[in-house]
Amino acid sequence: MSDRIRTDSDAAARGRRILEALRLYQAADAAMRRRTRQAMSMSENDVLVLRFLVRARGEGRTVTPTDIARYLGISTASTTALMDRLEQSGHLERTRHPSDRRSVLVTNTSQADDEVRPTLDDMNERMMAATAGTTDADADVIVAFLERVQAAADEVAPVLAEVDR
Amino acid sequence: MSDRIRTDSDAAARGRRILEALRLYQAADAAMRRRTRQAMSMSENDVLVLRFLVRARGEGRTVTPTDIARYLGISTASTTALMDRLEQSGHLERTRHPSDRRSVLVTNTSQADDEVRPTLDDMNERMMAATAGTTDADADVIVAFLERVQAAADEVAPVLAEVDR
DNA sequence: CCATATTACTAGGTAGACTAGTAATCAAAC
DNA sequence: GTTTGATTACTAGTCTACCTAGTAATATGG
Repeated sequence: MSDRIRTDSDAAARGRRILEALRLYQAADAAMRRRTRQAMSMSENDVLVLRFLVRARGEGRTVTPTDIARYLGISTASTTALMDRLEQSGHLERTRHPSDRRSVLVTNTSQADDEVRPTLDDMNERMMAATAGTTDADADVIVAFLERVQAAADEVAPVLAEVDR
Repeated sequence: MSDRIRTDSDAAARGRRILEALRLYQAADAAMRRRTRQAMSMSENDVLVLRFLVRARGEGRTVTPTDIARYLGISTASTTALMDRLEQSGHLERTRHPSDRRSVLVTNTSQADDEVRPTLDDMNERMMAATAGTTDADADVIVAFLERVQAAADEVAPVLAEVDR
């Protein structure tokens, strides 16, 4: 009985310890995004779009305004305005879609690449460094946890999530 | 030599796997926040403030507008407007500070508690459930990773972070 | 006691999201 | 082959939530 209680409270303590670490990481990550955004004097979504474009090109994918709208979870109208801004500032280019004449292909300019890539690479490098030293078993533990906590987030307020966009 | 290369590429693969899981968790978490915010028809910061107030009361801490401004990283002027909104909607109350007559104490109403607590508790419960089944050793691995990746986030663009607010 | 800091606030401006509606184009059904 | 409905990107106008600048009241250190 005393053992049972002890075990439970230990599990709770472990949980709190882990969640606290997760919370701290999240705060640090949010702060990092704020710094980046501020340093480039761009809005959060602008930075996200440039990152999205750089990554998409790297993977050989094409991107349309609708893709961006879906990725950011904003309306296509707002996406038009966002793209206007980024085109104006020379970070982004619109070209005609090869097969669908209603549509447009969006790509980042080399200027955007030059501006975003260093930070992106730096970030990636540091993140990778943070994973260094983990064994396969460790990786399994970490990934399993992240998958569980991801599922948990997905499950929160699922009924209310039925609002369509 | 071949062993060395193999090990390196394995480490890279492990890193990618972990970071991918982290990325997916983050997306899920962002989506959850968006759902919550939308369901309560409040802005991100409004929700964060209510959570902050509920937590602060739970821990016996008092909160002033300046605390909120610092917590959110916004100006005190914006905080005034934010508090006006939340006071108007019956989620928040201002009372005089007992010792500093310039200042104000901010507390959430029981209505806010009723609205926020269920989601908060649900979230917390699911997150705790996600940590269940981890051993002490697992917890060590997870926490160590989170601390490393947090440190990584803190280190990104530290020079540019020197902009003061 | 006086100078400076701090606190919450007001006023006015702006950026970036929204909704509603449009023209062009596509795709599927008849 | 034509029509009908869906999709795409866009424009126009609105709204929300932030910002900066400046203020009155109060606190605090020299």
